[in-house]
Amino acid sequence: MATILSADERRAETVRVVVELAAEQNPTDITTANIANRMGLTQGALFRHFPSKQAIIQAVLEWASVQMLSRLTKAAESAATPEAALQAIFTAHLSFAVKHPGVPRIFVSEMQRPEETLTKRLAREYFLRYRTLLESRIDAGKACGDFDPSIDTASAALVFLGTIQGLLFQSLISGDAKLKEFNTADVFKVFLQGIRGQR
Amino acid sequence: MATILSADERRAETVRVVVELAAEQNPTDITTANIANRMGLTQGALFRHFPSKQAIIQAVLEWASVQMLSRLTKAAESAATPEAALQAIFTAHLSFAVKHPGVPRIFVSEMQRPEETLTKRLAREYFLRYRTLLESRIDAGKACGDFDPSIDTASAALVFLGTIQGLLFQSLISGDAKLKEFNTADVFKVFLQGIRGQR
DNA sequence: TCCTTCAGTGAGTAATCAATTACTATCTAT
DNA sequence: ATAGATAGTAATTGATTACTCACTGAAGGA
Repeated sequence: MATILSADERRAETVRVVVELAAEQNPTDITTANIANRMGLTQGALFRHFPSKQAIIQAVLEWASVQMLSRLTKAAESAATPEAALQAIFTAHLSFAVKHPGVPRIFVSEMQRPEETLTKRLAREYFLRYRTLLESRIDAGKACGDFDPSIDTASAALVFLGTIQGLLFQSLISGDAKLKEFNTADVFKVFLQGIRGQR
Repeated sequence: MATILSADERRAETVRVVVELAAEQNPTDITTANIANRMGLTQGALFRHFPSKQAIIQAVLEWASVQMLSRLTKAAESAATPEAALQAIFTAHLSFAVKHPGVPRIFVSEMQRPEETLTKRLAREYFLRYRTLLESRIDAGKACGDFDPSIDTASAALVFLGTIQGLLFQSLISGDAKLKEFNTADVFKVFLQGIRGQR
């Protein structure tokens, strides 16, 4: 028999294990038997703590959203200038993705389904908050003359996100989840020059 | 009984239908019954023309790679300057994605699996050729003084790809596959400024 | 000490999936 | 016209899936 944990502890461990598994295999291929096995539990035990598999994924997305947004916000707030804030967000995002490679994979996986699921709504809310965080810094940079005022704020935020997604996607292709072969500083430089404009 | 087609025609139609289905549902959720049903066939009939489901996906990826690369190459070659070439590639990629929203979804879906599948190798080869095409134009732009020579070519290509992926991903989130609410010109402008540098 | 509570077990179920097969219908070359 | 080749059918298979449920065992309060 497995070690008995409280319901709260068990739920937290479930989330941890799903993130771990998502780093190793296609998130859509993760089964409840898979998760339970990794925890040293029987499959049925999972349903003592979650009403359905979707509820498990939902808990994972909630955990990931909170983790990401708190890290990104903290990174942004600890920076002195808008430019430094964007750099800090960029770095914080990538370091989280390197630490938990399964997380972006789960987000992508959930966004692929076209029906309006609860998990998709969660993912959407996460990206909305992320964009809002970015746009406030971009606008601040435009206001203080650091960034080109003629660029479209929403477009700049999208390029920022896309740049990170591009990095993560290419790392998926090359199997280099730790981003070792990528010069992330150079990549960020290209983005930064894009919003700085001619000065 | 369904209309009888030649094996070649049937294979081509299968590819067409899979791309169509991928626009409507999660690519991983597409079943052989699903595909056959859309074609007005019984499920078993598919296996007269493909040895396995993976072979079907493989045919789809091959078709998509050829379509994309020929369009992108043509776009690049019809442009007078490196900058115009990048603009043309950008536009050609997005218009193909708008016409066939299922294609980028299938690529993403296949890249999510970590095992070294044949389909993943195909997707990797596609991206390699794409990057090569981009890098030749970026280098040409640097050589003729249009682009900032201090930027890293590979990084610039990655930002280009990421910018497009970012656009498509956000359109996935908002359910706007036709990119109607996106100002793609402004997005491209941010990228372009990033590689132009101060002039 | 006993009793209540609750995490975990293990055997099950119904549904769904890709793939197989024995058979039938249709086309084409001679 | 007919035979051979080939495209499609219908039923089935075995594997896998999320989820259920009657039962077990352990911890803690009275």
